[in-house]
Amino acid sequence: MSVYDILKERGFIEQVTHEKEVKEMLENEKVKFYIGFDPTADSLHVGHFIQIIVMKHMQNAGHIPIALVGGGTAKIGDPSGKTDMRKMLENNTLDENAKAIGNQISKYLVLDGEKGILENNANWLDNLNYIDFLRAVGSKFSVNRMLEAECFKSRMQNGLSFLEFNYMIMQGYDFLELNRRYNCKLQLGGNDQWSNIIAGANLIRKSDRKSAYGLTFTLLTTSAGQKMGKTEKGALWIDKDKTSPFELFQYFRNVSDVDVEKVLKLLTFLPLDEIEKLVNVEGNEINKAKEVLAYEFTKIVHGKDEADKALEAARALFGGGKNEENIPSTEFDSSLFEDDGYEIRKILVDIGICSTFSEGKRLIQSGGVYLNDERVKEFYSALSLKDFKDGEAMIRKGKKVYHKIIIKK
RNA sequence: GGAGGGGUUCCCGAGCGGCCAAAGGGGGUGGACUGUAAAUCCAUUGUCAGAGACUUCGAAGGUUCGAAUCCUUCUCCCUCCA
Repeated sequence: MSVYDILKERGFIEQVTHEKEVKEMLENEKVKFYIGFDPTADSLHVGHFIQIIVMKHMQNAGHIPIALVGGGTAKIGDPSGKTDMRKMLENNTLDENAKAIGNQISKYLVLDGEKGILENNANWLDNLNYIDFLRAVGSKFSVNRMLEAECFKSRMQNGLSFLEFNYMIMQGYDFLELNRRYNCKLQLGGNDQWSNIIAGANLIRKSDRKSAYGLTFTLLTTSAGQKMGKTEKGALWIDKDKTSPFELFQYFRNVSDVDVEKVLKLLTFLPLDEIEKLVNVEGNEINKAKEVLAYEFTKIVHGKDEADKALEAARALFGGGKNEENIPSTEFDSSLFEDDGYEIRKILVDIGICSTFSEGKRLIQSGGVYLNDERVKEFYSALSLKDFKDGEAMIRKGKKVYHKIIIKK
């Protein structure tokens, strides 16, 4: 079975420029393809990860991925799917981000220059000569056409700067450049990248009279149509210092029933018949599938050790297990808890469960905070030494968020 | 460059001198119900404080006892004209 069929079967594929040709190409040759990642933050998040999974599928099938970090394009800002112009980032931040993201991607794919390649489009975009560029590339684009593009639609009302208007051209040029440098013939991306991808493929046809193809994948959304991987704190990051493996695990442990099958197919490598078995169950049996999903995905992102720990921690908290070692925790100096103790709403802020005291207070008042499984009644309640057992106390927010308070030895 | 219309709290969107920390919806969070699901219902959603204070309505000034609401300048966006 070809990768194309695998991707199709698992529900990745959304749009293809030339289905027949792409399919044949993937069946008959080693194809160099690329996916771009703009370094708008110092880590990738779950929404990006689906692209990495795709690249792995492709690499496993013997194709050669080019992971393109958009150090150049990020200076422009992709208007796709945005209603407002993005904040402009400083050049040095972008450089650091680009480095961090390059490192992350390298953890998941072989990018040795042979089986896979890591590139940065700043290498060719930064020093473009405006006039030369306009003559060579700008002449190949029709503004009329561009204005029709889906990715600009939402911006026709809210305003689109010329800077951002050029994003499509830059991305198109990337494809041309990669085609020339590496003979890259295929660009993949999320479905929001469709316009940008065809821009590149068309540019290659027009400039060099060569064929190039594009293929887009479904975006990771919930059944409600919202982007998956967003939490109240923001994105779910791949960097474990930004989002702990336990948090990542819990997020997927808690996806809606209707999304489980889709996400298992997209974010894990489990065979389809196995997924089938997990999902075709009655009522709360589906929880097993969710656990598998959470475990498998955490394993892919953070490795087996971290996944095991997260699984154990989750079972300890929700399944009556014993091993509570891996639950998120924070150490405090014992002197804080002497006498009247230390106010719980302040602890909530310290351990990052709330961002302000007011929020902590509200949370307690609405009955959402528990100390050692007992609901905290007063918003000014404090945590004092008598609440600790073996130097530990458990704070819980709502039903699912646990945090251990440990006395520093 | 000219004419007109706008920038409101996480988002959309009312308000157009006091009753406005600002309607309504969305989203978030908590509670009830459950299966660590969905749906539903209730509460909550600026900060700090044992209920009173402090900072918000693009920015800076001004008028007024009092401004998100009026005036001035600046800035950004939209529409039409050039």
